[in-house]
Order: sequence, then C-alpha cells, then structure tokens
Amino acid sequence: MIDVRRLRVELDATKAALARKGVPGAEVNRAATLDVEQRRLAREAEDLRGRVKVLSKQVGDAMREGEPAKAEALREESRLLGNELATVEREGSKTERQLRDALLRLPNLPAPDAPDGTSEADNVVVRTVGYDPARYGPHQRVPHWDIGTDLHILDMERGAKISGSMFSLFTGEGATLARALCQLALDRNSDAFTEVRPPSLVRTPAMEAVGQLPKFADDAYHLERDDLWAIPTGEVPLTFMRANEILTAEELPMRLMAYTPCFRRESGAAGRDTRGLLRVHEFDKVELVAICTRTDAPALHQELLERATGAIAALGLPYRVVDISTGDLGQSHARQFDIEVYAPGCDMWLEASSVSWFSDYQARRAAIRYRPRTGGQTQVCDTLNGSALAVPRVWAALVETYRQADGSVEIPDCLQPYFRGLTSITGSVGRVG
RNA sequence: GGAGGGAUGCGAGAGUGGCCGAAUCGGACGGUCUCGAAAACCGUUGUGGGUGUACGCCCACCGUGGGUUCAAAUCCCACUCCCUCCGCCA
Repeated sequence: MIDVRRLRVELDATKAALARKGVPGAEVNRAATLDVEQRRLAREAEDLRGRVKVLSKQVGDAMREGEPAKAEALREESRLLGNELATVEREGSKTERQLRDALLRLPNLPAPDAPDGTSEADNVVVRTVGYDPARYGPHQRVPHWDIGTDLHILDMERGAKISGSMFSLFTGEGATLARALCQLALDRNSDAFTEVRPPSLVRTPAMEAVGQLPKFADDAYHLERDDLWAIPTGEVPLTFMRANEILTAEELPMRLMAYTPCFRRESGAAGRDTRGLLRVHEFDKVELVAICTRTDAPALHQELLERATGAIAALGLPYRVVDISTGDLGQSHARQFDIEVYAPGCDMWLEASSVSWFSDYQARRAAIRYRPRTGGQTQVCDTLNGSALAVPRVWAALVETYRQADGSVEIPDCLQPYFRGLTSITGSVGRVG
C-alpha cells in the first residue's frame, strides 16, 4: 500500500499520480478523511487511557494505605472513564479497519516515466528484436496445438479429461521441453540469484502483501477447508519470505529465484485466446525477485529485464519489449515491462514475461524493512520481480519456430544438454497416445 | 488424527494481577584503561504511532484476536505457530 503520510503532506500530488491510473479523486479523499478521523479518535482514546492508568495506580495506592472508601470512589471514576474509552476505541478500530481497507484497495503510484494511457492500447513497444516475417516458411505457420498433437508432445484433450479445459498435458519430449526450459532459466541466473523452492500453497497474508487480495480474489484458487491459496506466481512466496523482518543493509540487494507451478482461474478471460497453451490454469515458471533500497531499484529493474530477454534471445526467439501504460499497469505496479515472444504458427505476439517494479508498495504491506548502513530509522524496502521464463507460451513459440519441413522440431543448442542426446523432437520418444 | 508441553526484547531466560516495556546472563556497539590487544569497569542497545520549532513528551505492542477487571505479559475463551510422544504416510 502507499504511505499514508502522502495523504497528509501531498494529497493533491497523490491524487494526480493516481488519476493517471484512473483512480477517482473521491477514493483518495475518502482515505484521507478516514486517516484524519482515525488519528482524532486515537488521540482521544490515548488521552482517556492515560487517565484510567493514573486512576488505577491511585486505587492501588489507596488500598495499600488502608483507605477502602477512597479506593472505591476512584474505582468508580475510572469505571466511567473506562466506559467512555470503550466507546471511543470501538469507533477507532472501526475507522482503522475502514482506513486499512481503503488503503489496501488504492493502487500504487505509477512511476513518473511510465507512459500515460487508459488501456492496453496505449502500451508502448520499446524495441523489437529478431523479428522478420519474411523469414518464416509455410512449415512454421502451423499452430503449436497441431504440432503438439502430431508429435504426441501436447495433449490438451486428455488434459481436459483429467482437470477440465485449459489444463495442459505435456507428454514425452513435450514434457522434457517444459522442464528443460525451466532448468535453462535457473542455470542462466544462478550466477546472482539464490534458488528457493517455496510452498505453492500460501496463507491469506502472503496474498495480501503482494496485492493479489483483497481485490483479485476471484482470480486465484482458494482451498476453503484449509484457507490456503494456490500461488498465481512464485512472486508470492518469494516476496513474503522475508515479511515482517528487518533486513541488514549488507543483505541488500537480495536476489531470489524459484521454479514453481502457477495457478490462475482466469475468471475474466473465458473464451479469449484460450486455444492450446495461450491461456492455461496451471503452468510452470521460473521467477526472479529482488528486494532492495530505492536507490538500487532502477538498475535492478533493468537487470531483470535483461535477464528475461536474455533467455528468450538465447532460445533464438524474436521478441519485443512493451512499456506498460498507466492504464494497463497492475494494482501494485509502479513500472512494468512485458516481453512478448513471437509465435509464427499462431502469428501472435505472446506475453511471455512481465518485469515489474513495485516501489515500496508490496514491502510496506509485507513489512519488509531494512536498517540503513548509517543506522537510524528503518526504511521500507523496494521489491521487483520478473519471469525468468514462463513455460507455456515460450514452449508454443519454440515448437512453432523450430518446426522443420518434415514436421519434426529441432531442439535449440542451449536446450540440448537437457535432452539426453536428442537434437530434435520427432515424437518417437515416450509416446503415450 | 490422539496425548502433552510451549510462544516474552538481537539470543538465552525470569516474571502468575498494580512498584513490568519488562530482572539476569550473553551478544553487538560506544567509552575508560593500554604502545596495541585481552581482561576489567562504565554506558548504549526493540518496533510502530501521535504530538511540538526544539532537548522532548505521550500512547500502543510480552504469538494473534476477543473477554474479565478500577488495573492484564500475568486470569478466562478462541485461533495460529513451534516442540515431544503415539498413529498414519509419500
């Protein structure tokens, strides 16, 4: 969430910044009003509590001095104040809850240099790398769902039999390819990132901290019986790992990576771009997370972007980098670059990675602070994350791009080490159907 | 799933209704001493919030949330987590 103090010292600037994300000024005003009211009630409660404390002490003294009548009188006085205090406290905590809820729902301020806009249409393509439509032959203009069926490496029908539509089932070399992509992503980033294998089911506070809740509850799978959420991304456990901790300056910047499954209900996306692997409920992803100081954040954002594009480039896939406009920025995001990979079979640019800077929005919710090297007050950290590689769409673009005239799929050099000597996918290995 | 024990400051650990934001030991930091170090001694050492120009002052926090009471780390209830044993089980 944003720093409440902003609402006190620079309300207009905050409103202007949030207006770029389409937040009505009234919503910001409401939070500001609640803040004023909350502090007023807190001050009143403090005052009353202080008086009760003094009186209570005097009751004890009177008892010890053997003056029961005096004690009783003081007790009565304190009781009355106590009732008053209870009323003020009730009101205070109600206001506090409302304020907290209002703050949780206010999105992060966009970075000043994020492009203005009202929707996806205003996103800016920053650069396109390796794309040449003339270079593709007809054998590459086959969508991956057909290739998958031909080579027996992707079986959406049986995936649906097991779990319903939009659940993928990789078989044989298809499964190997999915795993190899993750292995490659982990290996490429192991120079600077600590590998983590976190839980895939998390508690509500973890989802709240990264901004998934309360606003986007419908997008996540929830296990009611145990009140656990299936993570939509490794970002959730990786960011929450250090929640409620004060880090030392020496630990920063902290670089973490994890290979996790990701679960998404895609509640609002029914029927839209759902063929094959374009949109699935469960997929594997290698996520990179950085926790750092404000000063280090911009450089880390660039670093994450380079690492994410680096993996796509290493696979020999054309891609473009999109600067997300304020109209399309996520709730927690200050700045976001998407990497879209070109899939010649579908003839589509597929969003394959999202590299984001959250300023201190997530860290404030998660209470991740650090103590500056110079000592003094703790500071809220900045958080960033990006997909080092998300399997399905890269898998799709890859088999479409590397499809040969004979129908086989060549395995790019950098993946071959994970293929037990295979150099191309012919569908002959581990045939299931 | 059953039985029992526990959760206190950076760590260990005392505290069972008022004198407790909290003994004691340890750690860390600063200082005295020393050529320097060790030892010894002295001091400092949690988080969040409010308020004032300011040395500051005030409030909250002893796992979380409720309750009892004039007064709660301390009593009661619920929950969460950790540990031990048994059962089950990759």
